[in-house]
Amino acid sequence: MGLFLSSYENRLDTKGRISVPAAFRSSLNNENFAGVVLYRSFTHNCIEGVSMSRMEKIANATDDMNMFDGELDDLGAMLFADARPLLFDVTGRIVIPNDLLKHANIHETALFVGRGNSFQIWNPSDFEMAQNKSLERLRKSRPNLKINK
Amino acid sequence: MGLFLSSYENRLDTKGRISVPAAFRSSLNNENFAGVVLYRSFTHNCIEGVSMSRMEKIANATDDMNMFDGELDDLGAMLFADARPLLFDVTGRIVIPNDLLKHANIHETALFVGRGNSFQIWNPSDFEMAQNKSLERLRKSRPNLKINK
DNA sequence: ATAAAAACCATAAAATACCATAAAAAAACA
DNA sequence: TGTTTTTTTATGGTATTTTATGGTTTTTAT
Repeated sequence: MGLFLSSYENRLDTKGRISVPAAFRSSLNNENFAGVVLYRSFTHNCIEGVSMSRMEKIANATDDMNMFDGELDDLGAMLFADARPLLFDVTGRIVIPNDLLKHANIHETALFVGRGNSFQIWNPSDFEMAQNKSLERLRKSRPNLKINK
Repeated sequence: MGLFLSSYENRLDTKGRISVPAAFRSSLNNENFAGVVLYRSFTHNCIEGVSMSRMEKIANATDDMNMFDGELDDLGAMLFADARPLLFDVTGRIVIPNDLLKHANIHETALFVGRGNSFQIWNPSDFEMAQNKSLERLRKSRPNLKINK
């Protein structure tokens, strides 16, 4: 499964259509579902995007765990209930539902932001502000990510 | 995975294309992606280069974690949003995006500098200055690198 | 019948593939 | 070891394809 990398700013047209960046589409396209799954971010005012196969993985991961685990139950309730499967049109566009647009404060343009195994859709200026805050926090905490093992 | 060693100075053409040194290409080529991932260095005015498989490792490291971990969230935000996957053309060239060139102050020529598991791309004269400063600091601090474990 | 959604058609700009060549490096050979 | 031949690499220019975006028509649901 290809990663979602880099950022792309695209326009919404009068009918609410927007192109999903071609670089992201290839990571999303899957034999049984030519599209993307979107849901409202739990932590930011933006939209989260994943492939259908990743949703299936999440479903399996929550499945393996304790059936009576209340936390996971909450997570499932939020995630799956909120998730919207959206098909591409022939040119690779989707129509983002209005409540998602509202949650992310998106109007004329939207920024698709790579996040590795997922991506986000932001109001471009909101994203810039959030990025600056992230950078500030990182400069203070100096995180230590161990990549090998 | 082969290491990135030595330095090579190459020219940019009018369209922004530049050859990735052949010695580096063999370390980058990967079964699903014949290219390189570039992003702006967090600490210097240069460009960082890594293989796609290294990015995948980082993605998996961030993936296992808690969905609500703030620090990892910040790190992912910075890294994946800025990372540019760039495919080689048949002769092993890439087109470096303009914002990256600007960040590294690169114009006609660029210096590819090996860094072991990654490499950097510099404005040649900027690199020389940075090297001199590094050397000065090393002479003062005399750090101790532990190689085994 | 009317509104909403989906399918279809068109196009400029940007990205990428293709072709060609000189310089440099490596290999073969005397 | 020095010389010739072959291969690889870096670099330049042109042609083709892809992408994002806009508009129109057809279908579906109410």
